[in-house]
Amino acid sequence: MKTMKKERLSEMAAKEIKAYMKERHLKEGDKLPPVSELMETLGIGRSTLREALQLLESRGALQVLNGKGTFVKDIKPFHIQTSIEIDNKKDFLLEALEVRKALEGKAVDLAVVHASDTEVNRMQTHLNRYVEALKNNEREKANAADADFHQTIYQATKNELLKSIIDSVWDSFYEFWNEPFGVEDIFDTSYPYHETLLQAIKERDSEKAAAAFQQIMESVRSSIENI
Amino acid sequence: MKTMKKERLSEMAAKEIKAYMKERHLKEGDKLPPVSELMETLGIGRSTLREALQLLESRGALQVLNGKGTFVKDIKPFHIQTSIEIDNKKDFLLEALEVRKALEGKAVDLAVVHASDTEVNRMQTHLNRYVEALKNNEREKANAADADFHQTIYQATKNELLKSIIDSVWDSFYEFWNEPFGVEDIFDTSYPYHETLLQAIKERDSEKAAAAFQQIMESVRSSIENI
DNA sequence: TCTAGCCTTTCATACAGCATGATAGTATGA
DNA sequence: TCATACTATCATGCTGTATGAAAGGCTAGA
Repeated sequence: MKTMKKERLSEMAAKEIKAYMKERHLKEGDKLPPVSELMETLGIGRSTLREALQLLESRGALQVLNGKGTFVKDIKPFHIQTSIEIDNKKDFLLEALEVRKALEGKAVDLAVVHASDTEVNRMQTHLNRYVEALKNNEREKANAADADFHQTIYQATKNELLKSIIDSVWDSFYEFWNEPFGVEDIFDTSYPYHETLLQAIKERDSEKAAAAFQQIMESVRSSIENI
Repeated sequence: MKTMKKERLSEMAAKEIKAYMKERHLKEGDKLPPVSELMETLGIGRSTLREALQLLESRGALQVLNGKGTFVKDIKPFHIQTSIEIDNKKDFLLEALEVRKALEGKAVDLAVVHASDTEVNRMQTHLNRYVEALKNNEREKANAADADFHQTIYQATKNELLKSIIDSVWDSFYEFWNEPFGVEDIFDTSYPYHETLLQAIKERDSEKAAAAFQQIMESVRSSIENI
């Protein structure tokens, strides 16, 4: 005899809901039926259903908003939860920097190999936006463009796990980094290497890319040191 | 006025429970008070409490067993969830391998610099256990010793964030890897490089260490390819 | 003396009903 | 015209009740 059912009802319901989403090809932002309805169609009680929904929410697959409804958020294969407690900001940032070096260095390496032409073009676009914003002294825009630039690189690795981990390390990194530097500094110390990096990716030159990336990280390091 | 409470009650409760665990220095395997009791001490309803517990469970911090109680499982700051079934095991393992190369490569690099004498000795001990187990054809013991060996290296980096990320990547890696190879293969292809790696750490030779580590990863790669 | 069967205790699991609160759209009235 | 009040829709949260799983203890029959 096979192992009998032992799984919790809420987990079964979660799978059911996921199957439902897949079946109806629900995309990000789409709305799920209200709880009362799901309750009936799945034939389970409300608290059980809520547990199932919460399970999916904690995995980042759903987002449930009070008074509005339940919405599809994400269908990524990985979800990373962090609960990092830090006592020393600077130490944490330095630790995180080492991790970023490893992870993003690998990403650059993979991007050199796997980036498609479209992706390279997209990087160029973001980099142009970046330099434009720096020239106009628009800090917010510059940061956004920079993030997009890096995102595109990580996308180009074609490695979902790597990308997910980098994303969450970024999140915790920037949570504790209130960018202590002025635009001019970035323009001088960091921007030129971005340009070199992109060039290297275009030329599929992994050594050049690695060197440029190390320079970027070095400028971040000195920013941290000067906190 | 400050931002009023917007957080969900269940999340607040989850934090409260976590604080409770920390406060009482609960270790892995310890038992939490039963729901009925927690319900009262936290002053919340049962369904809310259940949601809080489930939240912690989905993070891997707790394990709740029907008819027995709620138990502390783990207090890791970094947790990777693989949301659905991975459709292609091999692809996932290859992706994870790239991440491991980046992360653990960095760890080896840091360990060469920061490992204390005690840590180096500990590595040696674990490695001895490892080879012993291999000789006696004891698969289980060999794996445990191997894990301990690597753990000690990551410990020696003195980088908590790096260590916790590596830990969770390991967890998801081994969840999908049912080690398809025999002990003899390991003895030939993988073990010698472990010895070289340790030598390199002892000699504080980062290049040699990096090379040995790459060899180990290479042997893992070919194991994966042959699945 | 041993042990299978039954009870009890301790817990989690699940359901149903009810009250509250958030959000958004719509109607009302000065 | 525009703010205010009403209302529908949905999630949030609490409680009473009952079901079910695990473990330990008790008792009767071999």
